[in-house]
Amino acid sequence: MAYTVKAVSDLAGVSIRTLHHYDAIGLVRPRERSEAGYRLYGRSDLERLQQVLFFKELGFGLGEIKEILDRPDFDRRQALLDHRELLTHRKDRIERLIRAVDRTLEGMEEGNSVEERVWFDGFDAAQYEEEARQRWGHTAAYKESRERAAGYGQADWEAIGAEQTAILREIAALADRKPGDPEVLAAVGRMHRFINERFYACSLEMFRGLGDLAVSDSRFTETYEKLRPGLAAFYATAVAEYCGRSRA
Amino acid sequence: MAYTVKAVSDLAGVSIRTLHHYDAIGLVRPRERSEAGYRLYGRSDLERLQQVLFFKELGFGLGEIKEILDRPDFDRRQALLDHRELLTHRKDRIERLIRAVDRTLEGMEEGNSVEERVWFDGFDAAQYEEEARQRWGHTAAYKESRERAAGYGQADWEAIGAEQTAILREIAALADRKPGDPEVLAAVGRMHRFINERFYACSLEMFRGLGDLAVSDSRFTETYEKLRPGLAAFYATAVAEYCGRSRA
DNA sequence: CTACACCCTGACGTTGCGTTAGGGTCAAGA
DNA sequence: TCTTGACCCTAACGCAACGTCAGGGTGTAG
Repeated sequence: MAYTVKAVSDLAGVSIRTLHHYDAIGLVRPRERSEAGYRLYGRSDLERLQQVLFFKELGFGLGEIKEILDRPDFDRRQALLDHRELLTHRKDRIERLIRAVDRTLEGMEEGNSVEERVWFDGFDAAQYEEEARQRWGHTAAYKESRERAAGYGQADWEAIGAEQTAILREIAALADRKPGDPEVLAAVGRMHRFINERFYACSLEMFRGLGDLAVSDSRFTETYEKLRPGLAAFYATAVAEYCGRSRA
Repeated sequence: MAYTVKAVSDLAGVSIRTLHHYDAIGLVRPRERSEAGYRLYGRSDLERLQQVLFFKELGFGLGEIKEILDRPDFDRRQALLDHRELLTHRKDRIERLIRAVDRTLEGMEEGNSVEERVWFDGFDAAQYEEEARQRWGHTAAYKESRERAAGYGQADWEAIGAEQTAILREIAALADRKPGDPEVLAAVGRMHRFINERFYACSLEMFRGLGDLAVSDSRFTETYEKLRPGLAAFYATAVAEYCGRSRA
């Protein structure tokens, strides 16, 4: 009727140390101790442990689990709903990462070194500088960006639209700042992270030419209106613009 | 041309403390220090930081990243391939978790308390004890388990088949052990975790009646052959068998 | 000359245990 | 009865990847 740590460990598939830990923090305590001080778990302790493992499996922290189990008035439903959202986010993120890895691997298959392809894949500075010169014609890279963007659904695009608008307004508002202004750096950083998050796990553009960065007019918003359908290409182009201007 | 910690922090979207940390462990070091000891990062440092963030984004640890970046002979392709697999596993796991949460929430919608439904959903002891008595007729629960299992594809089933066979052999081999034998406990634990992993994020059955658990014959394998198509139901039933026998 | 924003180096806190270290306990076998 | 060997205990440091003070210097704009 009473289980030792080893038995519980085998049954539940958790380490003895873990049981010690749960005991120490008061999460799962053995019903009693033997004369020699051995932990003796009863069935209700095992059930509690199982509940703990359930919530842990769902990704809750031990502190939260304690809350959930100790306070019967806790809103479990809301907690689960919140958690579902969190899991969905994680899933989306992982899916993006997988796509990023795939693209990286594809680039390697094509015979280019990781250094040449990974960092610049889809955002190759030289390439986009050319395109900037040509006033963003319907190039291959433009198409590629569109294809990448094509994976998004209606709702995605609405959210992205809102986000980008906010960022662009911010940048436009900084049009008269000096090169290297902290706020400009921060805004460009945000834009870059936005690109990364939405279109690629990572890109190096952010660091290209930013040393001499200046925003001298608000061509961003014009550009934005023109290129709205090809959002990714626009951002890449905008970055190339920055780089080109800073070097000219 | 030289960036202070704040500028880099803004650009890259990482905290200053993080930069300190990367410096301390030698992952990203500033090109130089000012007279006053200020960290001054150059462009190549920023590129390195960006590479670090790329791999970090993919979930690599800082130690691994150091390996990757410092040793040019490192097999990046293999690392990426390995990582792709890891990400896929994570994704699958999260998808299972989401389904588990959904089932839990459904159970709550139906008016049952979390305690009543969550822990026993699909593996209700009382229910399965009944079924065990009826020699596993085509009950609702049986059907429900089949439906759950229906979500698996061909390859899944093959892997599951191999796994279950191994576990069943193990249990069969322990047919003459005494109640509470550690190896029996461990084997039952494995079986339970197998159920959890494949069919539900968690279930409590594992702990039901195990106190007096004994394996007295090898009816598992018979049962196995009979019920192969309804694997989940079989496991649930087998557990109920255990419980029923131990109480009879 | 004084704010005030920015920089530095410790150094402890966090989460969830893993991992020795040093030392009792208990049932079985010689 | 003594000795294995498998278990049990507590204490305490270690790890990842930083967050978060604490205490104190720097640099520049007004």
